[in-house]
Amino acid sequence: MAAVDLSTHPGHLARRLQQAHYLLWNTMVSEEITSPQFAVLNALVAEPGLDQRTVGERVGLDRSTVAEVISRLSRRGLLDKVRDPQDGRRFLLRLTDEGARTHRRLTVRTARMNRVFLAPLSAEEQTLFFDLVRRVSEAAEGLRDPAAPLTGVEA
Amino acid sequence: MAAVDLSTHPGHLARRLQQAHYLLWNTMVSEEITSPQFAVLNALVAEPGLDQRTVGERVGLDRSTVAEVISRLSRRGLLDKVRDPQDGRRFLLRLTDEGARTHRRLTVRTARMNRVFLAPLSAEEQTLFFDLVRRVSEAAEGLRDPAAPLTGVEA
DNA sequence: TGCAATTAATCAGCACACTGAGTAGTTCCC
DNA sequence: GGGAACTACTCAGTGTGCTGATTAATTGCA
Repeated sequence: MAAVDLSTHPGHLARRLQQAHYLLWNTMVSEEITSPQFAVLNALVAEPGLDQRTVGERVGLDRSTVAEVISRLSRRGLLDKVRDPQDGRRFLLRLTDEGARTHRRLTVRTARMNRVFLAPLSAEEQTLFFDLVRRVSEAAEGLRDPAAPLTGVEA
Repeated sequence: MAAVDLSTHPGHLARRLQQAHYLLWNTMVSEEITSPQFAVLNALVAEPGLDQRTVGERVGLDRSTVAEVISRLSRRGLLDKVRDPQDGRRFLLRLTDEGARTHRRLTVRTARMNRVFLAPLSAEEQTLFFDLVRRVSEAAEGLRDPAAPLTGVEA
């Protein structure tokens, strides 16, 4: 008797939005390469030679997840992992030719998919969509652990 | 040299948004019960006696995922699973008292969390946020497999 | 009646995603 | 130079989320 309307819950909507995107990605972009994998390839096109941790930072994946994604890409020969001679803890990552080719091919398709995904919105609404979603995400990320100057808030 | 700006990719933003939500949920709502688990509890508060498949439909989870979520909730004694005497394929699901109590408790907390999550937006922007996100998700879901009357579109 | 199609649930397999604990390098500072 | 603190990565464990194949029960039709 006290059930809630989940369509007024932004978190629920976020999950549904991501599901919808996953589906469209599979249909229009690739069944082999996932969206997070593409994000990693893209980060390495922008900055070849990054280490795992930094790649994760760039695309928003934690240490464990980024490790798995990278091991898959590496297994498929899309990137190379080399110990940093300067710092033996790090692995330096670099796309192979095949990896760069894959990134180029998918870039075209993702652009097409993004157009379809956002088609229900007008140009102004699309701008607004980005603005609103970005502001909400960034604010929530900012609540992480900012040395918590005001921990008494949650009372 | 042909890297893309992921912050203009709605799918990437959707993932980040969900991550941000996950984080806030863990902090402000519960470390035991996840957001999808709450969605299932909520569906059963609204309609006690649903079967697995229908619950999945209500909250947007596929058959496999809903089975796992339900088995966890059942293991923790939050819901009961009984064979439908009318149709031996189905399991009818019903919250236990403990499940109903948990749902009540979390309802208060999710409301509080939603306020914090959306705090960066004004009231009008919040309305707009829901509207835009919902329209995009629903349009993409509609692209699923609608007997595909115009399959030539993706040329 | 009796078999074919449908349907609810399960299972195996893969991928993302987070936490906490452990390992192996590096840095810093005495 | 040597130990403490820090840092990159790995590993184990849990949970969400999807697909394709299988199993079991029901339905529907010849």
